[in-house]
This record gives sequence, structure tokens and C-alpha cells, in this order.
Amino acid sequence: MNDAPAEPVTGRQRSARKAEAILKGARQEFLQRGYAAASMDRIAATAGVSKPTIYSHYGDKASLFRALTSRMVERRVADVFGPASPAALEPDQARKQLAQLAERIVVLNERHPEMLNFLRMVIGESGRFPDLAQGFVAEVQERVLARLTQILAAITDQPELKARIFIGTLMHTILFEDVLHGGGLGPSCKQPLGALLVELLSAAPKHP
Amino acid sequence: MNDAPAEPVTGRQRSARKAEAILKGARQEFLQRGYAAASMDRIAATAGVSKPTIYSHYGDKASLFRALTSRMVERRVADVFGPASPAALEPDQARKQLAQLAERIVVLNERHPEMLNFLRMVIGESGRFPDLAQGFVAEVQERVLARLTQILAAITDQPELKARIFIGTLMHTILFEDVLHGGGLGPSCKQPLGALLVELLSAAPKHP
DNA sequence: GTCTATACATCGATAGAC
DNA sequence: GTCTATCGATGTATAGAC
Repeated sequence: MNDAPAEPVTGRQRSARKAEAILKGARQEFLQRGYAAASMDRIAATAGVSKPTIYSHYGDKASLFRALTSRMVERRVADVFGPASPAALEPDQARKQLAQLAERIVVLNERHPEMLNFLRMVIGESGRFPDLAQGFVAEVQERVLARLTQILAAITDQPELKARIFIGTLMHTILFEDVLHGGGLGPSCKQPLGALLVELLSAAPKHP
Repeated sequence: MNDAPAEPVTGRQRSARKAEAILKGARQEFLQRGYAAASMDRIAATAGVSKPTIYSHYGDKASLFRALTSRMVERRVADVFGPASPAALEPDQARKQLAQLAERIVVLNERHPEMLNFLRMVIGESGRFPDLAQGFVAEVQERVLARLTQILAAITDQPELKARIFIGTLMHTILFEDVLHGGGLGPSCKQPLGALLVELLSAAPKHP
């Protein structure tokens, strides 16, 4: 507003940069160790600030965890599931998008271990931070289920229920194979799962 | 072997009973707070023993956690999914068992909050205790996927892949609605999901 | 706003008596 | 085997100088 632009770096800018550095350090620490085992000392050291600076910005450990997680919920879900789809779809395009979406979800989760640790953290702390878990669920419902339902509506009936089957099967596979180190399935076995899903769910309506 | 049966309670029996009490206290503490936030002091107090007794029986905190979790993996999975099914099945029986199994899995998980906390714990600690997570996955694969595959083989093709879709959809629903407090679906919305699953997956083979 | 230094509690694990 | 008492380390959070 009325700040003088003479100084190359204002106090506000310094403070904002430190707040970002703190969030970055907190992300690393919380994702690696979980909420309880995370240490405010290590976060301060990683961020290159002192402990009181963290407390002056975020209040306490739980508030810092909330600030970090609620931000990650939006970003990570958007990264994995991409932007919203266009309004109307031809059946062929819908089938294609469905297959692409399946592969994108599986591949992105495999390649980014940060996403796996994020899932571990949100689920593991869902008993003590139910509001954060609810925020994650709401974001996935909005971004993913809505889009899947829209795509499926172009080719079959009961698109909502079938969207749940689609995303449920993919998430379960990621959870068991990647998060829980199942290791029973290779990429050669995950791909036909997506293909079979598209085939099964795009079947013609039973009551036309 | 050569113990005298005159004494009503031998030292061995006392020790075994304490080991059980410790496991019971550890279960309560670990399930409620997670591994890192769990306190050996509180476990000792809940179990009615002193801390050195715990350490003489289980070595350290991680070993106690392993002993508890590996035992719970077997028991909880067996409780929810029941005994193995008979060898051969008629298609009608198979469809019936499939529907019963779906309802059993959903209802048991809803009614026993201990199972929900167990899922939170195993997933949340799967980064730091990968072997325990693998044990859980292996138990589910053996007990559930094998049985589902057997049932589905009586009525359709690709029973293995379809078994993954079946269990994946159910587990994902439990995860989002119950573990993560989604709350978007009532029982009236979970039941048709199971019915739709049976209908979709029991479709006739495409390549007979 | 940001630092150094510290208060105060609790942690996991153990020594030594019995 | 089991106890009481305690060790050293680490935890969150804060007081006071600048």
C-alpha cells in the first residue's frame, strides 16, 4: 500500500520468504517422519530459521501441520488429476480419456514418492486430524469423481456408481502395491487392469 | 515338563499372563496414538506392570510394535473375511456368496472402530515399517483375493482381475467413508454399490 | 520480527535391589 | 523376573535482548 519501494527487500518480503522456507522444511520433515515424530528443531534447521520464528508465524506444531497439509491437499490432488474436462464428450473420446486418466493416475503416483508419503500421512493422522482427512476426501470427490462421472455419463448408465468403482480400483492398487509395498504386480499387470476397467464400465446400459 | 503341579500358579504362567496384559495395553495405546506418539510409560500403566518388565519381554519399543502388529494382521483379517470357502461352487451360490461377502466386509468395518484404527496405523507406519505393511498385504492377498478369485471363477472369465476390482472398490469405500470420515455416503448408498459390483462382475465371458 | 538461551515435561531405556 | 529410581536425550514452547 504505502511502503516505500526504495529498499530492495522490504521486511514484509523477508517475512514472507521465511514463511515459505518454513513450509518447505515442514513438508520434508512431516512427510518423512509423520506428525508425532516430526521435530520443530529439525524443521527450523532445515528452513534456516530459528524456532521462535516458526512459532511467531504458525502458532504451534498442530497449526503448522494444518497449514502445510491443507495446502498440499489442493496442490497434490490437482497435480495428479489434472484440470477439469470439457463439457460435452463423444463416446469414443470418453473411452480414450478414461484410459489416459487411469494411466496418468498410476504412473504419477509411482514416480512421485512424495505423493505416497502424503497418502501415508493423511491416512495415518486421520484419527487425530479428521478435518484434514475430510478436506482431502472433499477435494478428491470434487476434482476426480465429478470428472469421472461426467466422462462416464457419455457412454453408460449409473455413471456415479461406476466412477466409484473406477477410482476405487485404481486407488486400491496404488495403496496395496506402492504405499504398502505389495510388490506383487508389475507395470505389465497394472495396465490391463485399467483396460479391463474401461471395457467393463463402458458396457451398454442394461435398462435403455 | 518337570514342573510340580502342586502350586496353583507357576512362575511361567504369571509371566505369560503379564506378556498378554502388555500386548493388550500396547494395542490400546498404539491404535489410539500411533507408533511415535505411543508411550511405554502409559503401556506399562495400562497393563499393570512396570516398564522393565516390558523391556525384558519384548526388547524395545519397535519389537513390541512388531509383535503386536503381526499378531493383529492375522487375527483382524481372519475376523473380517472369515474362513476359506468350499472347493466347487454353482453360479447361483457364487453370486450369493459374493453379495454376502461384500456386506460382511462393509458392516464389520463400520461396527468395529478398532479395525479402522488398525488400518490407519498400518498405512501410516508403512514407510517406517515396510515389512509389517507387506505382511498385511500378503495376508489379504492370501485370504481375500484367493477366495474372491475362486468364487468369481465359477461365473465369469478373468476372475483374478475382477477380484481386484471387487475388493478394491469395497476397500476404497471403507477408506474414504469410514477411515477418512468422508460421510458422503449412507448405508443406503453403500448397499447398491455391492449389488452393482456383483451384477457387473458376474457378466458372461466375452470370449467363450 | 528475529535471534540466543532456557524452562519444563516427557521420552526410551537401564542399573541395581530383591 | 519384577520392582523402584533414575539417566541422558529430546520434545514443545517461551522469555528477553536486539
